[in-house]
Amino acid sequence: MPHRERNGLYKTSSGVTLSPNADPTAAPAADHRKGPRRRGAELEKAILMATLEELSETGYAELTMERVASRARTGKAALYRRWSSRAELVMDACRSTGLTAVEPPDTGALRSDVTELMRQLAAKVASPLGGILRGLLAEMTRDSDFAKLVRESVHTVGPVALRTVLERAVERGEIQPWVLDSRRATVATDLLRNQFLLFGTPVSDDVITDIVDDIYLPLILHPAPKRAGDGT
Amino acid sequence: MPHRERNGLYKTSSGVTLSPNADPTAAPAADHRKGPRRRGAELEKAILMATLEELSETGYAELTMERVASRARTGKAALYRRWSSRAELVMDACRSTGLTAVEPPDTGALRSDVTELMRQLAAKVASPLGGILRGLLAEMTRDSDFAKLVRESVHTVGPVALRTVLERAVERGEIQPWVLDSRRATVATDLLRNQFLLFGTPVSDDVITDIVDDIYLPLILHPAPKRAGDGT
Amino acid sequence: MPHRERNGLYKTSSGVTLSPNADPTAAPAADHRKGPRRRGAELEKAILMATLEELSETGYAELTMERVASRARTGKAALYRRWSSRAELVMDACRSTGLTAVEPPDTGALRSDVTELMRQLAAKVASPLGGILRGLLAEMTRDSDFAKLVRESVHTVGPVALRTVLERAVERGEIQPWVLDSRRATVATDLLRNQFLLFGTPVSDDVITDIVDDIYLPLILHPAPKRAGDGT
Amino acid sequence: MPHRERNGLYKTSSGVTLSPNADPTAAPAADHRKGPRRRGAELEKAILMATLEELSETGYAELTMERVASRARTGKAALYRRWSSRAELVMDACRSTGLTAVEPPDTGALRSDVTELMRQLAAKVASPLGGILRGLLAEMTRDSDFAKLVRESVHTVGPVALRTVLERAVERGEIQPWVLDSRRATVATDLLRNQFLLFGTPVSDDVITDIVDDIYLPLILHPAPKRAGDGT
DNA sequence: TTTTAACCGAGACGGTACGTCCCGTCTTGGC
DNA sequence: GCCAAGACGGGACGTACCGTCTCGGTTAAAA
Repeated sequence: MPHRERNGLYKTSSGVTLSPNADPTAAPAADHRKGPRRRGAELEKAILMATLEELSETGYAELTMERVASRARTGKAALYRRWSSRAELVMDACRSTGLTAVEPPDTGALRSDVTELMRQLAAKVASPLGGILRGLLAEMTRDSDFAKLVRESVHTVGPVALRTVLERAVERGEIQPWVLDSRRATVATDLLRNQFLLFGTPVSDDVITDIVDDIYLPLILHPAPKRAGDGT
Repeated sequence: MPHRERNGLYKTSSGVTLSPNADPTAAPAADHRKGPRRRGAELEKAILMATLEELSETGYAELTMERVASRARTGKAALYRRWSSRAELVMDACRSTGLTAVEPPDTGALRSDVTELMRQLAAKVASPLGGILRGLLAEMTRDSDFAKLVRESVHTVGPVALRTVLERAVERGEIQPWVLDSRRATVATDLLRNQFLLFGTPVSDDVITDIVDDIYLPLILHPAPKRAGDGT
Repeated sequence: MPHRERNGLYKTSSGVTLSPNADPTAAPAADHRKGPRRRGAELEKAILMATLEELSETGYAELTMERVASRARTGKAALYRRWSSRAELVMDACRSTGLTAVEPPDTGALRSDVTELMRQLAAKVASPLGGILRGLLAEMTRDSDFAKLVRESVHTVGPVALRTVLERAVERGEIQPWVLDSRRATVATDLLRNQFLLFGTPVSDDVITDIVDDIYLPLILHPAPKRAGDGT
Repeated sequence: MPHRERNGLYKTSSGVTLSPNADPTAAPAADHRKGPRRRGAELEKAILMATLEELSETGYAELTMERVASRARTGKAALYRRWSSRAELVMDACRSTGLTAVEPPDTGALRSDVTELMRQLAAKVASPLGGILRGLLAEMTRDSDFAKLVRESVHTVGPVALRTVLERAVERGEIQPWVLDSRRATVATDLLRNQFLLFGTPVSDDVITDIVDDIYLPLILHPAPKRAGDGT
């Protein structure tokens, strides 16, 4: 009978030929089976690695649990045991690497610090991270716990480093302390994010300069009175 | 040879009963289609309607071509003939209604105009439109033509109305003309969009007031010199 | 991180309620599946049963994988995992029952044996099996492996039983042993098959008698010299 | 809007660019539009030609009305107006050519005549005609009118020529007249057909010789008494 | 040390949707 | 009128994944 490997229950391991590399002379090199079976943290790391590889090759939209499992040489159950969805797996994978980390620049001046930081962020989102970001934002509607997670992750990509930059500026006396906790503080990264989401990558240096010099710095350096208009 | 009436008129039906629905009062019993087969614009409208219904019931993420076709009582091919993907269909459906249209308010003062506009926009994205917006943004990476389309659609939701509001403010002398074409002009809607994407709906009035009074109006009413910092 | 119980036992369910149907008396309300998920041989049997039902209701030509899967309450993938085509599925279904089996008659005389056998075969092909046979023969061109399978199946419907009949006749001395392996041995079933394929069912008793008495028996009882003509 | 050619009703011919070869300098050679539109017999001939081409390229099983129409540069309606099904179209196409015609050989001796005829037939079914035959036989169950048509077509491929051969043999005195209308007359072609359907093509010369010398000629040259056995 | 229970790898399972092809009918212009 | 073209409503195709479940194996901790 063609096509079928009928013999009871499709048993792939018939006792004898169990090991895929039964031949002891064959190179077991590329195989993960270097002795004990992977568990816990080791397995988890392998999965996250596979996830990142898939992400960089096919992007967030085409990533499937099936391929990740296969690439990590494990079963889908091992994934679902740890992450309840594609989105959470991916988010975790991003965090596990320094993918989202940005080193706050320290050039000694606010303007150059901010500009440099924005350039770094622009470079980040031009990498596969950009598509991932889009995907995660799209799935935020799912449930509020997940939304919170994404928010915190995204908020880590820029604002945290930006705060460090601002704090140094406060120490230098360039800006006043209240700026730190005002809505104005994140305007630069907010606008950058908006620019990326609407216009895609790459974000040009001109745009960055524009945002920084024409909008951000005026807002935090020479703050106009908080209530500009006083009525309707 | 069966079936053929060669050298004749090939008439398969006897002249009178040719039209399946010659008499509109006749019983449409066995067939669910009341009139003639829908085509072109009529069919298209039915499909877009079905799309909107699906969108409001299950949202963008769960919308499938299969269900839309079924709801519109047509075949999937009729959809794919017109739109090459779910995203384009949905985008078209949104445009076909006034779903994305916003009436620019005209209260006689810039601040109240802007605030009112922002409230309208916030209400928009709190509707199913919010989820759709997320979905479309996520798929912008697909190809640049599609990205452009989305961009233009999204840019219509707020900025166009905002421009009208600003133009009236210029006429009233509240702001200076150059603001219209500066990056500052869209900061309000940009920040609102960012707020919605990061924190979801509903966007509270406090946030809107904050953006308008603390960021937007200062930027366009009492503009600081364009280059705030003078060097690195 | 939601969902994960890291550094623990990953237990998603609390030991007791693990099995979704631990108690057979419990209400299987929301689920249509009564017991555990079917697998292997059990599922296969259910599919073959569904196939036979479809065959008898709609015939080979109208049988679709879709309906078979639906009737067997499984997915199409479960079919394609086992059979690469409709034809192989159907062939297997036929074999799984005694559909193609014929009991060689034993009346004590060659002529009545053969006649009876031919009647049985004629009855077989008058059942749904007839249409199936046509369908399978038509698809034999596909590939030679499949062709071989069909050939063997078809060859089992008659010739095997016929051989038994002939062997008994040899023992009784009615015919000579060499007939068994000559082309003449299968002439009866060959002509019956041809009759069925060309003229359809039912094959009348007259035709059977004609074939047996006027062609088959003369050939094997009183064999003329092998080379009748002696030249061109 | 990408993908769509929206503009009313998908009108492909916008009045101006109607003619596919508007450029009068372009070679209209390969085009069928050499003036007036084809009608009646001319069109029919073109369709049958297209059918034959499709048959020889893809075979009966893969032939579709859609492709035939496209190849004949006409619409599907033109086909359905003339033939109610694929099978009838194909059958007609076969008849329209001499595809099924066999010239009865006339070598002066029965044995060589029959052998030669069998060889010709074997060659026929080794051509695309073989697959067509299988397909048509499979569809004979559809309705009895169609079955009759197929039967007559198939019966023309061999038996008619065979009869001519037999009649000449009667004239020469090689066989007796009653053979002509006996079931024995067609045994040769019946067995050949069976051989082809079961074992496919090509049918070897050995098989043909076997059938002719060991079965057919003995039956018609030295006929044994009609009733071999005398009762059960 | 021996059990024992969780975990691993693999992949079948029931299901949904995909995007394509073709069916046979129907409509629209143009000739 | 028929012809060419192709849209229409519908059904099935074979594939890809989904998230769950089952099946032998390890493998590490409990006894």
